[in-house]
Amino acid sequence: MTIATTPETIKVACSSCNLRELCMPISFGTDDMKRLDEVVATRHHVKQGELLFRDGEPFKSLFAIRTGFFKTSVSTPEGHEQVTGFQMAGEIIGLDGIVNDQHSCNAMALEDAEVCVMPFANVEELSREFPVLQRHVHKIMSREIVRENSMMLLIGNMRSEERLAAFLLNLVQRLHARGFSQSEIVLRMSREEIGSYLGMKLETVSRAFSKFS
Amino acid sequence: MTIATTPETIKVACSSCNLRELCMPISFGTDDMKRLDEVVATRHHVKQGELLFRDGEPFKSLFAIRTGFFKTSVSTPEGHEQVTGFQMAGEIIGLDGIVNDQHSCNAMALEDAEVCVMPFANVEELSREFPVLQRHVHKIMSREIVRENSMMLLIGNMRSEERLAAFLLNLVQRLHARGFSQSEIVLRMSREEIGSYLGMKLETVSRAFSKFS
DNA sequence: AAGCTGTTTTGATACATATCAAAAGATAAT
DNA sequence: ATTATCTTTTGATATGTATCAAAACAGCTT
Repeated sequence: MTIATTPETIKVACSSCNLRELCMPISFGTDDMKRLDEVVATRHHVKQGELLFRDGEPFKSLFAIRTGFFKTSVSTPEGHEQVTGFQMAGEIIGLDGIVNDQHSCNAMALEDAEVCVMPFANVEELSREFPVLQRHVHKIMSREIVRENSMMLLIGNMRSEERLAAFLLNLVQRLHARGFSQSEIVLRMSREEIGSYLGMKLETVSRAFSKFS
Repeated sequence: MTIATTPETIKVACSSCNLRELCMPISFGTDDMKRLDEVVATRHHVKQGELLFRDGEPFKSLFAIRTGFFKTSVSTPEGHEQVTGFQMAGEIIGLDGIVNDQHSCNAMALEDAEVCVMPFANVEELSREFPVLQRHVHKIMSREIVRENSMMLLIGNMRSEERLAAFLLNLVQRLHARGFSQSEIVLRMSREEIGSYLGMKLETVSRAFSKFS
């Protein structure tokens, strides 16, 4: 038996998603689990180089990354870009949009990607019903706050090589948690994007890489 | 008629707090308002230089600042401090503690201060009951994420004088929203703390100040 | 008021990273 | 294959900020 699907609007189940452990690490009974599937309305494909959302756009949904790799970034009025994060499978993006009902950064796919669209109204409604989901949402937001704290420490206090080392270490850990090799990693982002994330110029990133080998 | 109070454990009402507009800007009916008072269990005094909470401590409550001025900071293993924020009346601190049930930064009073203790269990329980409170909690967390995004932009892309200017501007705006003078502000933090926040050394902060006048 | 202690300012110099420039490598198109 | 385009590496130099040091200043204590 095969199931007919339309790729862009397929209704899929968290309960059978192999990323559940990362994305929604919640222990549910089977009944609860079915209700939980309601957080995800649809799935959405994003091609490499395309924006999932952009700064200023109305905020409607959070997105859970199923496959692919994203960067989020903000810009100065003069056009300088600051990458604020790199996100991979199982991670949630869009939290920045909640406070003003509009996104405050851009999210670009660094490779062909697929995301689960979670209308925030659904998230809030189900959070009221399931304390365990409520708690999970709070933790995801708190985790992002703590991550950004440590980024401030990184950019503000460390020298270029330390920043790159810390960045690579973090990347390896996250990739490893997803079953990728620990010894060899493929970087989806350019030297310039890494530099923007770490507060340094692309040449400095390149030099730091050279020193490591 | 006077009401007897013990300063450290006084039970007080958000509904009659003059900071409500900043801290809990929620429109309620009078019945809801009474229930909402339940988020705040007690008030707590913190003397200048004392820690409200420290890195590693178990997380139980969020704190709403009623009076006084705080700094939050994280540290490297080697002992380098990075100030992650300065907080004033009406602002909420402690959100970092949610993800691991323990605080991940230190919060120090830069002047004698008073905070409203909001046990997080209360916050979550009432959030389930009052969508408007739930929404508010989400916005507070999202606002912190957005603020830290812009701090990354600041530290990663701007030069020292621009950083200080942006910092002072932000401070003036927040103080003005609280009814303080726009033309003259008293800085509660040292050059070193400002420098730590902005990713620069105290001498550089001092030089930037000199250039402004 | 004098002395002590900690903070801020200012100066001289060192150093890390940015900037400018060009070569070397990739990737895609004709 | 060959050319064109973009990214990365490497080099030479410039610059902003850190570092080291000392003086000026402010707040306390006696």
